[in-house]
Amino acid sequence: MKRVVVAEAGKAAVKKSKALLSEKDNVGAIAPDPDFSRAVIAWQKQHGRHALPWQNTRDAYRVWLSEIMLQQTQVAAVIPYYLRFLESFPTVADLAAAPSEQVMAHWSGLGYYSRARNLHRCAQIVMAEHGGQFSADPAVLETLPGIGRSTAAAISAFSYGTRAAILDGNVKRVFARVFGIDRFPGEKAVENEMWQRAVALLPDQDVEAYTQGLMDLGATLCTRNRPDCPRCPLANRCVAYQTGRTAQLPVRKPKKAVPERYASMLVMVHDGQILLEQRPDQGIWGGLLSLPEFATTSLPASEQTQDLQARMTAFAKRFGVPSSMARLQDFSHGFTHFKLHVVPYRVDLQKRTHSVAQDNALWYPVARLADAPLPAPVKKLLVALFATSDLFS
DNA sequence: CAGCCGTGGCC
DNA sequence: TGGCCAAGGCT
Repeated sequence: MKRVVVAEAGKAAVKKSKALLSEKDNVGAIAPDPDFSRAVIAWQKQHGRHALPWQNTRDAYRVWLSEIMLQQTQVAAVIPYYLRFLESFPTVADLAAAPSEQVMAHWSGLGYYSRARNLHRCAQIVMAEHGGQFSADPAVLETLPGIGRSTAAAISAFSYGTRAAILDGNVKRVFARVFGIDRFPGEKAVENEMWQRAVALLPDQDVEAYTQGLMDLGATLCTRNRPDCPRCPLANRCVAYQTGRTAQLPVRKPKKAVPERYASMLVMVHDGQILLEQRPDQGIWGGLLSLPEFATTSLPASEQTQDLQARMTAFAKRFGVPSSMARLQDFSHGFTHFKLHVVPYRVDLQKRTHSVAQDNALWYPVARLADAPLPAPVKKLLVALFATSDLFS
């Protein structure tokens, strides 16, 4: 059995006091059940996934990179990003040494951009303070930015075989069904109980296959809708299956109305370049480039354009002499907690009065937009707008 | 601790 | 088409 002794925890600066086997997990409250892990492990070895790009390696850098990218993100979306990332940054040293803009550009389109900033910071900390090595101890990993309890456990299990429990969306769904947990898993008490189960059910060996098996079960059989229960190795003990409640479990998140926000964006064009602004690290699309943007208070369709056009013209005049302004096709973009409606305007400049960066703004070549660190909807708008011939208007 | 933080696929 | 959700972590 490979079990890494938790000994170097005290060495790391304590990010938070959470421990991998915190006492409040109260493992004794839930009885161990070797049959559970045996079934998962046997199923994983025969029917699980074995050829994902980040599998069949013990390179903790690659495992870490994949685990960060996979946070709240599906496998199919991650794969092309992962391969491109690895090609440009083959080692943690390469990543740590790379300029921030290059890292953000590689992440552009994958979402949750704080992950990319934390990833970069983490690489630099690993180089500067951990000798370029990822620890096998999840308690140490958890002190690093972007790595929480579940991700730390996954990294250490896959890289070193450390016996540590994960609890991600897949595991929560499997647990909710197998054990018939009919309360919302987002509730703290419910999540604590699930952590207890996750720890209690850990096998003494084959932790990698077990951990991967839980994820594979949730991703391929125990899916959100239309789970394939007849093929499931836990079907004979699954409360939801046995009682016909797979469609009701896990309990849905109680929904709230999401607020609507409105904005106009400015596409300023001159000499084959457009003006982009660096967004602050905090807030939506943090750390990315984007179009200059103006919050408005009403529906785009009924927006009284006079005041808005005056604001945009004033903005444009700081950078040059406008020759024309045209309203473009509006679009909407949904976030977790609000919905954004955008009306873009194109302003062509006949003359540019500032050729260098100012106010966190820069002129960006239209021809390079496809590789720019832009939010997905903005990149989509710009690529479509300049896909035709007028690259140099 | 509850709010915040993206995007693409699915039905 | 639009609402829902996915390999969470941070503040």
